[in-house]
Amino acid sequence: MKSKITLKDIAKELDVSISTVSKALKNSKEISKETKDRIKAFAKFYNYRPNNIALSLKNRRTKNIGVVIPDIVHHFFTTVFRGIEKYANSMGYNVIICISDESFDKEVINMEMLANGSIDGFILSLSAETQKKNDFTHLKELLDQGIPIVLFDRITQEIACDKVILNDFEIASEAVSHFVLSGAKKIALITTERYFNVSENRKNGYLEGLKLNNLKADDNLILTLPHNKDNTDLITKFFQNNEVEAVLCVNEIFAVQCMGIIQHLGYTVPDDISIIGFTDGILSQNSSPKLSTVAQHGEKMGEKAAKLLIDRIESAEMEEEPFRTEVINATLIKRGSTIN
Amino acid sequence: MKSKITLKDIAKELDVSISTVSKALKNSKEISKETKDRIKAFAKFYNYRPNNIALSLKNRRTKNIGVVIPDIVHHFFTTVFRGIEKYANSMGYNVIICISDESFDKEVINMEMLANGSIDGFILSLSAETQKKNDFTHLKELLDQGIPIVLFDRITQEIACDKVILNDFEIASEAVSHFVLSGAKKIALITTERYFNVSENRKNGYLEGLKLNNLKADDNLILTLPHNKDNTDLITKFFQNNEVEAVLCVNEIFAVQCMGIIQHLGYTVPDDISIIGFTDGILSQNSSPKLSTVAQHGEKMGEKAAKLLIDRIESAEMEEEPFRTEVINATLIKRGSTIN
DNA sequence: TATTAACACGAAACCGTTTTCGTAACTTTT
DNA sequence: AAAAGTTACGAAAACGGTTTCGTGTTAATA
Repeated sequence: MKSKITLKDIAKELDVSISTVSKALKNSKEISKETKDRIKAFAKFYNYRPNNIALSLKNRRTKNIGVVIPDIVHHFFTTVFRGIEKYANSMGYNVIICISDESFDKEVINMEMLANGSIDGFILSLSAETQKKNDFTHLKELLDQGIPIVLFDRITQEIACDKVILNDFEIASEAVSHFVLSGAKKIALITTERYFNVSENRKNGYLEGLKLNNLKADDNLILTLPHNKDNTDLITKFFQNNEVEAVLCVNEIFAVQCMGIIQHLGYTVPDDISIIGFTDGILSQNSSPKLSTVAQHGEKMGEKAAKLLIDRIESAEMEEEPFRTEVINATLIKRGSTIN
Repeated sequence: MKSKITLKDIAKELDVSISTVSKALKNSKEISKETKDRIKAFAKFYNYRPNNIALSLKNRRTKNIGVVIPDIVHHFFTTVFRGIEKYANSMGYNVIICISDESFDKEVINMEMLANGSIDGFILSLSAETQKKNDFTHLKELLDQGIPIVLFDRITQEIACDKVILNDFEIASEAVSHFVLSGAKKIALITTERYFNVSENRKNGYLEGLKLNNLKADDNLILTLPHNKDNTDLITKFFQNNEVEAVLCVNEIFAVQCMGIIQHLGYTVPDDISIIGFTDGILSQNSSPKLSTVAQHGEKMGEKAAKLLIDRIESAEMEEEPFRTEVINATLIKRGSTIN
């Protein structure tokens, strides 16, 4: 077991000073060619690599970014994460990930743990609890300390920082119009409780879509489901009690559950009822018929978020750039669960 | 913007030495009560937190672990990761994640990047390419440098380290027996190319299951599908050309694709054909009928892997413990795609 | 009263780098 | 031959902590 070699080791072995070794390896012209060659050869032979931690301490830059997401077993977040990792890596950054598990406390604790030097900035999607509490002091404190933050998807207007969001409103409206074009008039929405701002946006987009098409909104056609429960009964009753021609679901689980129940009730998709979901995930791609859905382009979102953050990190000390909000354009993927 | 406060700042402000501050905050009894109180109050007021990087440099311990997985948009890996994160976090460790993207080079580069001080150990599942190449020199070198590694799921016998695996062989055999109990004799296997050792183990377990039940293996009933392709035609032909009563699939995507195709061909699941998949993921839970499947208990696997690694890290310097291989027992979840 | 012990603190080394500055030994210029 | 400029390197500070050891001041003991 040969432990990692340091500058000091090289210096001692070659009988020069540490500074000389450092300079030689950085190809400084302060050092003579012969000495440089000797040192480089030796370093190469022993596979010298500078210690990241020492560099971080010296440079006050870790080249690490912290990512805090509510859940990892979730298609959308993993695609975003993939985008983050991809871009970050290409820029020489590593990614430290923390899962808030939808908990405010875990979000706070994790971020504080990382904030003491471990990372240069955060990319964050708010936990459900944080959104419910509407308490963002932890974020404000970090920003105060000069640690840049980029929010994505589950954001808040309460804090000033870079953000990346989806055009939820517009795409929901577009989905409704798509239903209308195929002849539907009784268009339902299945959504989650409203402290998720994305759900709220989608709902408003849905309402706007109805308005644009001169349809009247009907509260009975909006089903709000609780989080993390078995919703089979609620959905079944919903379709038994209401005449529905099309349904927009704010996520793909709802969509695929709906489809199962609708089929079970004896209707056919899309002939009797059309369905559009959100998230072009594994479920949408493998159901039968395949689900028409809103592709959120998570990977692109992640790349954008990472770019915003790294730009901000690397331009620090510069004059403060104004904060930006990037909008990712969702696209409607038309598959078997709608009439095209 | 108030930048982070350091020991030096406190020392200067309170007109004591840095050592005194450090000791006071660690409640050393070398320091008088009054001085300690003064310093603690000051530190608390300014929300002093020691700099992680400085601590890492001093202690030569980062309290970070590196996780390298082939893919993040993948239910099994995310559950394992969740287990890792959970345990690691509870022990005060952070998790740096790298995605190898099934590429040998990315695996090597990422690990080397982290190995220069950024982490105290690795948890790794081999990339497809690495398994194909059968080249593990990068792992050997890291082990040589004294960096502990824990392999999970996609492992290799070529290197000596702690490992966590699933009892793929036994559970596949058990699945076959379950089919037999419900009356099936013509039992098929749908698998991936064999350089995935888990697939190989599952296949061997399948064969063993047949043998145990006095059934003859039939090569025609084994369908090997290429990676990342649209396999619809291959699967369709397979079921058109072969009489099959039950099928074991090595992952849930194959299983749900199978089910769709089987139903499309006019058979019913499970009456005509039973299906068991691997991975109790979102697909299995939301298909209709719901898929009977092998639960891999990824979270448990992740926790075990993290525990093995952290134990190893924290017992370093101690006499070398022998390497361990933990086996996670998969369980068969019987749902609608089999006759129970 | 002289010696020893306890107390409370500071100086300095160390972790592994980078970088500024100083300087001895040549070389070139006048 | 003296002054100035190069060359090639080393010493030391800095990043932010921890920890060992030394020491001056008191208090306890002989």
